[in-house]
Amino acid sequence: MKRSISNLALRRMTAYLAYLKSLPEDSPKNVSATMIANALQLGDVQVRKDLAKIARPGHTKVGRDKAELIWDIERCIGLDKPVTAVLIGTDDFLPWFSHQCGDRVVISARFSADPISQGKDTMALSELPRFCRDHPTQIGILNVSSDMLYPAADLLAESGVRAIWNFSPVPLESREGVVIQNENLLPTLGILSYYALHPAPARKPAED
Amino acid sequence: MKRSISNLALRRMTAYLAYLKSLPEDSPKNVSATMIANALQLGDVQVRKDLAKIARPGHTKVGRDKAELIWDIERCIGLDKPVTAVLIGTDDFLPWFSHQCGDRVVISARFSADPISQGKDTMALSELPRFCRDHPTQIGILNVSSDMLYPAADLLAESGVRAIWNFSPVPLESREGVVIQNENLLPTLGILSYYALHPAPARKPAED
DNA sequence: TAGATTGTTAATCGATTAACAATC
DNA sequence: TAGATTGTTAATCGATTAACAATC
Repeated sequence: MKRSISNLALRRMTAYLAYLKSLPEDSPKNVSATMIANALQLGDVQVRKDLAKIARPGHTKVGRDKAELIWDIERCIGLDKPVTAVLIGTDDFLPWFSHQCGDRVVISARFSADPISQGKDTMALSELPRFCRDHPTQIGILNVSSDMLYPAADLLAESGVRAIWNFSPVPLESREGVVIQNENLLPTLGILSYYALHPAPARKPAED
Repeated sequence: MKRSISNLALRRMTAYLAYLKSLPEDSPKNVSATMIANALQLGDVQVRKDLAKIARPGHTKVGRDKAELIWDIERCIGLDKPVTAVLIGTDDFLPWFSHQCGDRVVISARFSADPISQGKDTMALSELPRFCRDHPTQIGILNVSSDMLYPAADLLAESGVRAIWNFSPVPLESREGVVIQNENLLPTLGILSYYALHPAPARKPAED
């Protein structure tokens, strides 16, 4: 039974990737798990285990080739080329989104259920299935009101999109065969508010 | 030794809160842990344990009074009144942020290191300590470039702000005595990209 | 060689779930 | 009463960490 990768591990992978890419051009050619672990405040064994799962083996006393490791991680999680996406709903998060994701995500079309916002650059929701048939779409990005959330998610699933990134204020519950990530600020606000209210814990209160 | 609440539990608390608030006015006066658990796809024992930690005891065969439970949760995590915050940096995430947080967060001032963007509604970073002395500030919201990240975080800490919400593209590593939450899209993109690439797992691939 | 690194196997830790007793 | 609920104690599960052997 092929061992799969946990979401926690996947999150760390992207952290490794971002760290490796942030290293200057003239930094040493090789990197060790210990170096990565120290930079990211993680355990070295954990980093080693993560890397062993998805990258080619390291070399004793040498570590891994930085460029090769970047390549291995990107290939594994599919970030070696831009991710294709469609957006359903409001684009108010888009400036910040682009600021964060840069050219890793290409939003190839925008859809809306609201006839008023439909126009040259926004299509009617009913056109989604046809569009996805013609254009390979990896991720559906949602930013809709609560009454449109499940209809929009269902339509994405029917159109063959199996990964949903939900920026709507209401979280989307999990559905069979579809991976969902909710970009919901309330839980995080709750954590920060809680610690702002209650005297700070002595030892690291977890950074989640 | 007073048992503290884990971040995972805190996240669930806000989910309970959002769910309870989403119930229609004319819904039953009482709610049970089982009902909440079913609505949020969680285990009923887990919900019961969470609620036992922070809310007044429930009543056998009756559950809890909905309004009282909302009140208890809000009081515990400090969301019974708006959270006060300052913003350092770019406000490109603000439309979406306001859309999500509504009136739960009040951003009382905006600061910038960039003299060009300073003006009527944006103060110089050097004014931050004085501002925080005069205005109680629970959370510092960051959205700055990587070179300004640690200076800004340090300045917040010096100004007595012990909770940081980081919307910058680069994550902030944990610091003694300060709670940090990074609003970083890359890890989530990684998860979605991974599952879009690899055939969907048979059973729920976790929703994080 | 000594030391920095790899990777693996066993132990620990924390969070979730199962089993159960109590009660209105 | 039976059943829906509460809460608690014990078991399970998964992820992290510790200990160790191997190697250049």
